[in-house]
This record gives sequence, structure tokens and C-alpha cells, in this order.
Amino acid sequence: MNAERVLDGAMRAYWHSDPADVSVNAICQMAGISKPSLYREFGSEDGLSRAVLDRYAELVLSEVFVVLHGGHGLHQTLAALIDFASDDPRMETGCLFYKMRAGKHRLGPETRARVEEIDAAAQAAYAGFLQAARDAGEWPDGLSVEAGAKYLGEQIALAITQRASGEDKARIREMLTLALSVFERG
Amino acid sequence: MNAERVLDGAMRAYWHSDPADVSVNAICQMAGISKPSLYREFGSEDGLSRAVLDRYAELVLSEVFVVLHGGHGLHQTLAALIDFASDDPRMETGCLFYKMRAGKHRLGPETRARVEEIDAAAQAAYAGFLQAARDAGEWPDGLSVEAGAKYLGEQIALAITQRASGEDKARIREMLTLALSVFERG
DNA sequence: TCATTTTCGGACCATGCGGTATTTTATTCT
DNA sequence: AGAATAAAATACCGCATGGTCCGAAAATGA
Repeated sequence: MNAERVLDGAMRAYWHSDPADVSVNAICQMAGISKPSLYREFGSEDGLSRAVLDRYAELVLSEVFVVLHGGHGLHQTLAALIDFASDDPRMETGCLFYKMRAGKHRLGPETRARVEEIDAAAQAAYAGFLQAARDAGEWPDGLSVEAGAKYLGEQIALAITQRASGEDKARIREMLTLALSVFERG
Repeated sequence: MNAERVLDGAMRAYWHSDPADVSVNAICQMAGISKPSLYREFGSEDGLSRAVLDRYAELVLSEVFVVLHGGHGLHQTLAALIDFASDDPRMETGCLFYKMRAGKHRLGPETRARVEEIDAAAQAAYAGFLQAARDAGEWPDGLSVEAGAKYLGEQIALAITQRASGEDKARIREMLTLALSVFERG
């Protein structure tokens, strides 16, 4: 029955609209399979969405982690994040992870747990990046690494979420650049 | 049948959880009235949520407009906005307007139109406030008033939305203060 | 080729939704 | 008190949801 194909279709659907607005019926219809087939493969809607999130993480989110762990300087890494959030065509309809996080309470337990796991990992990655910048003397004291990491993560989430709502790319870049300028002005 | 009581109950329910997660059945049950009674009063779910939004606007949002039109200086007004977003007890479970805006596509046409109307009014109010600050020489050039207004509005929305998700108040204040510091450092 | 095992899907279930036709209950007027 | 009127609730409709039974089809092995 080709589970991968189903997963990709579900991912696209969840991603393009919103996980809460796509029913298993719709996914089955798009994938051209029957509902029992889907349930045999994934067990439940929660299992499906969890598998989709896993795939999304290794397909898309991994790249962000690569950027954060790249070891390039503060300025260069921030610029790469800004580029990704405000210009990458894959973020044109928003980020599936952020959509799931925003509607966390509507997810099943497995998927929700995975969302929280990824959220924690992302925050840790942001914190590691900022800590390295501080160690290199590129980022002044006055704000804790944790607070900065949370701030950075939320600003990127905001920018990408705005892309999903059709906001102008240039304006998003302008706002995100402004928000992240606090890291570069001592 | 006391329409005001129903409205207040619906507002609380929508506000405390999320408009998309509260059914008309639940509202009727809470208000202790029957479904036909509710439909006679408000016509449809859309009519109900629109009425709720109207009431919320005149009850809560009006205060924000008052702050923005208060004519106090840049610093003082920003401080008031930060206080409101990060400390006002009414924002402890988030802002009903932002919740509706975030789930705009799930609303009926009337309510959605009202949301867009309020959004435009808010943006205009932010822009007016920033324009006044610029005229008074309190805010340097380099960023358009419109972009600044959008940025300001989105930062406040972000802060309040984070309160709804249980984030620590002090941390939210820290982040919002950081975000809005771009207005005060030439 | 026939029997066994494995995979698949049509039809169905219970539940909850927004919304309504109809009946019952109050109220008002004479 | 009794008829006319206004108000409210019971009980239902059609629909979509997540989830499952059970029979049909297909692949496998002898």
C-alpha cells in the first residue's frame, strides 16, 4: 500500500492547510487508499500525525539544526535564519511544526509529546548557538542565554507564521531583521 | 431569556479556551437555555461569535485604544503596553481577539469581517501613536511608521498569546521589553 | 490447479456538530 | 375562567468525524 506515499500526501495536506482542518477521510481519498488500510498502517490519527511530524522533522527541521550547529559567526548565522524564515519557498505556507505547536491541545498524545520534544530540542539548539556566540565575545551580557534562545525561537516562529497568513515577504524580513537586531547591537 | 448573560458566558468560554473548541451546544448548556432560544436571539453561530467579539471589543480592546490615544510619551506608552500584555490578569488566558484572528478561517463571514475590521483599526491606532512619537522627535527615522506599527502589534500579540500557553509572566515581560527596545534606542 | 494465507475495501457504528420543525408551556387580554 | 398570543424546550434532521467488522480479492505455496 506504499506507506511513504501516504505519509507524503498527509504531510503536504497538513502543511499546506492545518492539521486540525484535514480529516483522515480526506487523506485516504487523496492517497487513493481505504480507511482500514490507513488504520492498519498507522493505528490511529495520532499515529499518522506523529509519523508525519517525524518525517517533517528529518526532511525540513534538520536543516535548521544544521544551520545552528554550523559554527559560523553570530551575524552570518542570524542572516541565514532570516533568509530561511522570510525567503525559503518551503516556508511559503508556514511551518508544519509551528502549526502543530499552535494547536497542540488538538493533537493526540503521541504527536503532542513529539512536538514538545522537538520544541525542547530547538530551544536547546538556539541556546547552544547563542552560548557559542557569547563565548566568542560576539554577544554582550545583559540577557540570559535561555531568554535569548526563547526570544530568538519565537521571533522566527512569528515570522514563518506570518508567511502562512500571506504577509509580504519583504515586510516579514524587515520585521524579523529588526527583532533580531537586538543581538547585534551591544 | 437574558441575552446579555448568554453573551457573557459565551465570551468567557471562547476566551478561556478557544472559539473553535466551544460548540453552541456547550454554550447553551452553560447558559441554561435551549438551542432554539439561542438561535432566535443570534441567528447563527456566526451571529453569536460576532456579538461576542463586539462585546469583547467594547469591554477590553477599548482600553488598549485608550492607552494608544492617551498622548503620553513614547516610553510611557510602550511601558503601559508592556504592562498590559505581560501582567494584566485579564490576559492570563490570552486575548479573545487574537485567538479569533489566529483561527480566522474557521470563523463565519460576519465574525471574520469584524476581526479584519478591528485588526485594521488596531494597526491604524499603532501607526497613529508611532507617527505622533516621530513628530515629537522621540523616534528616529530608518523604519517606516507602517512597518513599525505592524511590528509593534505583532510583538504584543505574541506576548499575549504566550501568556495563553502558560509561559512565565516575567519571561514574557523580558522578551517583550527586548523586542520593543528597538523603538527606544536610536 | 487448488487451497491457504495475507492484503484490501465497502459498508457500517457511535458520536458530536450546526441548525430546525413541532409541541409544550407561559403570558396576556377579554 | 377561557381563548388568543408569545416564548420556550423537546426531539429531531442531515452531515461529517474517528474508528471498525467482515467479506472480497489477490498473492503465495504445494
